[in-house]
Amino acid sequence: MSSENENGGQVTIRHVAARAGVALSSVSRTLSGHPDVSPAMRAKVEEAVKALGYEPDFLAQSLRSGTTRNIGFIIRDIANPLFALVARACEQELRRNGYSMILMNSDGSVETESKNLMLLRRRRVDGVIASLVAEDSPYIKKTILSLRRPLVLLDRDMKDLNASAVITDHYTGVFEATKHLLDKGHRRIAFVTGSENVYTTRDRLRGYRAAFTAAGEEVSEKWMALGGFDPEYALVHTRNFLSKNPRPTAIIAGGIGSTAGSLRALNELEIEIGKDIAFVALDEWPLFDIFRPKISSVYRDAQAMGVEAAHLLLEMLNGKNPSESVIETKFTARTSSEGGL
Amino acid sequence: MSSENENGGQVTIRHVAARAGVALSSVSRTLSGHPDVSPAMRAKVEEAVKALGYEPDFLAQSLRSGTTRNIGFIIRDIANPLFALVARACEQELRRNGYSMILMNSDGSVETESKNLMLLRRRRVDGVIASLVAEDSPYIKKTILSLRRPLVLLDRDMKDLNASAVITDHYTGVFEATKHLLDKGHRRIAFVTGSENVYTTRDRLRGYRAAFTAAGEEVSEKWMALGGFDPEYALVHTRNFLSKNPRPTAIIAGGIGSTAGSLRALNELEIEIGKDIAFVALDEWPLFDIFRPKISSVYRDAQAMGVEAAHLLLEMLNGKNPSESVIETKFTARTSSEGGL
DNA sequence: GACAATTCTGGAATCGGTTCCATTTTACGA
DNA sequence: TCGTAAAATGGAACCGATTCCAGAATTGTC
Repeated sequence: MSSENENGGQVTIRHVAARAGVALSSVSRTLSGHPDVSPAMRAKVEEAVKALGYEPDFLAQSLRSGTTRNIGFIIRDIANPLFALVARACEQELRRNGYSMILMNSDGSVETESKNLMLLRRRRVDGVIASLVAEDSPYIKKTILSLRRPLVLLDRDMKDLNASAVITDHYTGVFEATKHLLDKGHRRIAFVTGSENVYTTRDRLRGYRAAFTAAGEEVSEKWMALGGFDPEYALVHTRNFLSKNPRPTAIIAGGIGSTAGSLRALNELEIEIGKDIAFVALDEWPLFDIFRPKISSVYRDAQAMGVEAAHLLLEMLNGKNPSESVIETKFTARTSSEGGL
Repeated sequence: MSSENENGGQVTIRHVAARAGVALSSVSRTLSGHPDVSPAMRAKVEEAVKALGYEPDFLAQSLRSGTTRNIGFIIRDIANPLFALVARACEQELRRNGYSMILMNSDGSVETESKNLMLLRRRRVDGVIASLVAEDSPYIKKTILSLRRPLVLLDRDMKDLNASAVITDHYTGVFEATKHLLDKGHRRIAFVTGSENVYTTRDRLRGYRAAFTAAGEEVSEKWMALGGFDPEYALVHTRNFLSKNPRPTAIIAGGIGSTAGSLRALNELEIEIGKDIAFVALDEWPLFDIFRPKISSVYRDAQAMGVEAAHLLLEMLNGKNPSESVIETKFTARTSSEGGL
């Protein structure tokens, strides 16, 4: 259990070799399961390992083998409940396969993200899983290319990167949600979410537009606020929409942060959700099904995203080519999308 | 930017030395800011570093220096919103100080936790921050002692471990919350939370009992369910309490998971919170202030916990002795603690 | 101009493993 | 019994850095 000898120093393979009275190369061979090891040797080495409580040093192994069994995981914000679920599932799956996860928050900043990537490269992680802040930063692109390690993107669509990706079929869910509102008679449906420099927004927007088109209605840019996933942005723009006359009869908030900000604005103005206005959230908070008002939402399985990301990365680490995995979305109408008309 | 040469191999200090036409020890000295370096040498080395895009390898530096600048972070579940906030703040603070965080979920299992600790030891992390599953496992205690690295405990009270700790003053908040309910006339106040093998529960229980005593009332074990922080446990036991006759007029749920489970039980049974029953949560979910019913709660600053944990660890890494940092709690009455009588 | 003190620099050892290569030992068939 | 192939083992190089030590170059002083 100890892995440290009585002098406080670390127990190394040399100590084991000395105690067993063999060469250290023999100890290494024995422990790494090399075939050319006699039973006598095995016995001697195992006795010494046990007696000294020897544990091989990951660091030294990594330096020699060139593989750290460390995976970098970069997201905007681990406190985002969706990302937290992704991270948990992903960490479990990686751990199960002998890898550890180095977690880094990018805080929504391209600069921090880029620094983090460079740090991960210096730390020689075997691979990276990332939810990038933006797809259109040439700087990030260059940094990523210099990684030269397997990469899995979360919900991003970037070519020439030789990366795998877990992408979400936002289109279907958002189409259904928008259609649901249009069917009820809503026409002024505000859409508050992050900017179009990420696939997430583009695919959601595609669903939103398609539903209008399918209903034979015009989409108006006027009711779109596509500027950021942070609650503050959604708060400000929801407030702004609600001060218009006529104001929107429904709001779709895209993403966890936007939902928080939008709900806060409605709360401030004491507009009752599901009665004075219809509301749909894209992505779910925990407890959505318990709290009142029950929030209508487009759901996706965050845990599956984490597991898939881990699998795609493990596949690449085993030499396979990059590939994509698609996560479904499902719209569920609850009480929050009632009223408003 | 690249750190790889045209052959795809890593650029090492040897390449730099060769290009600059100097010894590799001189390169090392130059880069590590050793005083005995001539301006001419500095210029040659810096040119070569720039030209080759050299970046020192963390792994090799770690092996040589014996310090990895990696910190292990072990919690039950990163998807717990409280832990997620702690983790985010902690990671930011560590990163700011040049450390990276290796995240591991213990999934509430002592065995997983212990395996994780052993893995962190093998990875030679410089320190560990942990929210242990239980305080009374001699096995964990032994594993921790064998770590021989600075350790910061989150909300745990364990002696003989030579660890720092961020502890929460649950007593005050829970006392206030319980007093609030007693003052309103509640006597059957159910308490659903994790088991007494963690400080968290013991300190909360102390506040709960003290409030009864202060009010001249008897505490009954009958209304306590102290068996686990998982939602499932709280669900089952809340259900059970509510099937009794007479049933509790108020419920205190301790912790994020317990709150989720308890709320789910109330939801199932269609008991209206804040009207049919009074409800108080210990620790907050995000959006507590927005959703209806507005949940009365005992709040603590999770971000501060993360920052404090990082600071305590950094202090120990700088050779200081272990110490403790206390986080306050504050009870806020909202609508959920109305009614029930 | 000579000598001592100081500043720089290069070589080698080291961190803790893995793996190649050469040598010794064993096993087996002729 | 001998020869050869296979199995087993030890020694040394290596992964990519840091640091000690010794020697070279420079500076300063008399």
